[in-house]
Amino acid sequence: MMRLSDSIESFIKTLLSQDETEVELKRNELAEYFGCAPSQINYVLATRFTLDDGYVIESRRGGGGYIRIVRVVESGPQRLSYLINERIGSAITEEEAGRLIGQLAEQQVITSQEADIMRAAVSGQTMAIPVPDQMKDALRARCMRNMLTAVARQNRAQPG
Amino acid sequence: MMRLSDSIESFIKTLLSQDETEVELKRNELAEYFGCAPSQINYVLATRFTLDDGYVIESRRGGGGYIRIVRVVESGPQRLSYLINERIGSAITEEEAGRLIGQLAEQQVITSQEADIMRAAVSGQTMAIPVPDQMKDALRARCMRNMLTAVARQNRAQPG
DNA sequence: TCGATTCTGACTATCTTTGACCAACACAGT
DNA sequence: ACTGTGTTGGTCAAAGATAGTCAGAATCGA
Repeated sequence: MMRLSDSIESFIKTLLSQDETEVELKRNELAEYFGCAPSQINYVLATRFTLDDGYVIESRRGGGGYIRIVRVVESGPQRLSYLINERIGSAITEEEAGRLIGQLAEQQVITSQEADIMRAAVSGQTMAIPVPDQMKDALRARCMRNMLTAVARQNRAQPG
Repeated sequence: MMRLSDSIESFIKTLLSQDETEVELKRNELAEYFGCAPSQINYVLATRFTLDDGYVIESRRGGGGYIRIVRVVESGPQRLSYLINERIGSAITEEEAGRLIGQLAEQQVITSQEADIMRAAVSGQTMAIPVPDQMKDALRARCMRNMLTAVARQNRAQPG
């Protein structure tokens, strides 16, 4: 018998394959549909719809809340998971970040204006806080990762 | 199923988009129109029409009372200069930064993609370091200023 | 059997909506 | 002018509506 998580996973992927690059759902409704605890939905999202898998999750609480799952492009030399895991990792210097940004601009993954903004974001001037350089490099890595995720988020994967 | 607040927000924005820079309304009438508590109107104004969002609210009680919503109209360079030199200051929260960024995107000073990148850069996830919130807000302020300065430079380089 | 994976439930965080009570303003009567 | 009354809008705290987290129980697979 198929696992619950697998059922939920394929259910969501079916929704996503129907010509849609994103799908919005209600956590409680989905949980009720599958007769499981709402937190089960979070488990599925956390284990099968990660960034490395090529998905970005957005959500909102409160009345009219939702969970949105967006499928992003996850192939080619500028693959997100590659950039984040291999190129950026848990820490990155300003120089390395600058090179990476330059390459992305050159490959036209981002515009030169976006590149300027990203360089400004991770510049030494921004990171002027009294913590070890190590921590600044970790901070810069998270900043880069989040910005690249935003770029990927704009770059939807076509179904198929 | 749209949120009531969202409906009210878009209703007001529709009124404002018709070449109008300001709109005047009666709180009780609007509340009755949407079948909600009058204070719901205040909630919408407080959460979606703040100064950082680019709106000024004026109102008057008593007979003939009203609520006036004025959209701030400033040129891109003016707005950037104000944000960089006055509004951001030495510290800014994620929420405040998000509003400023959203406003710039709406005024087409930056693209929505650039807005997404900037939001990612100053997100709480980026700022996940073991320092007081105060310091994160200061870091965020420097990041914002640097990014906006980059945008201002671009505008100066090729206006239009 | 044992570690990894899956699932659940209690508790938490966030966003929205409402209602009771408060404050300000206009106007009519004095 | 002064005061009383009705007409607005403002505030705030509580209730309602969602989603998130995390530790531990249950289950699976080697």
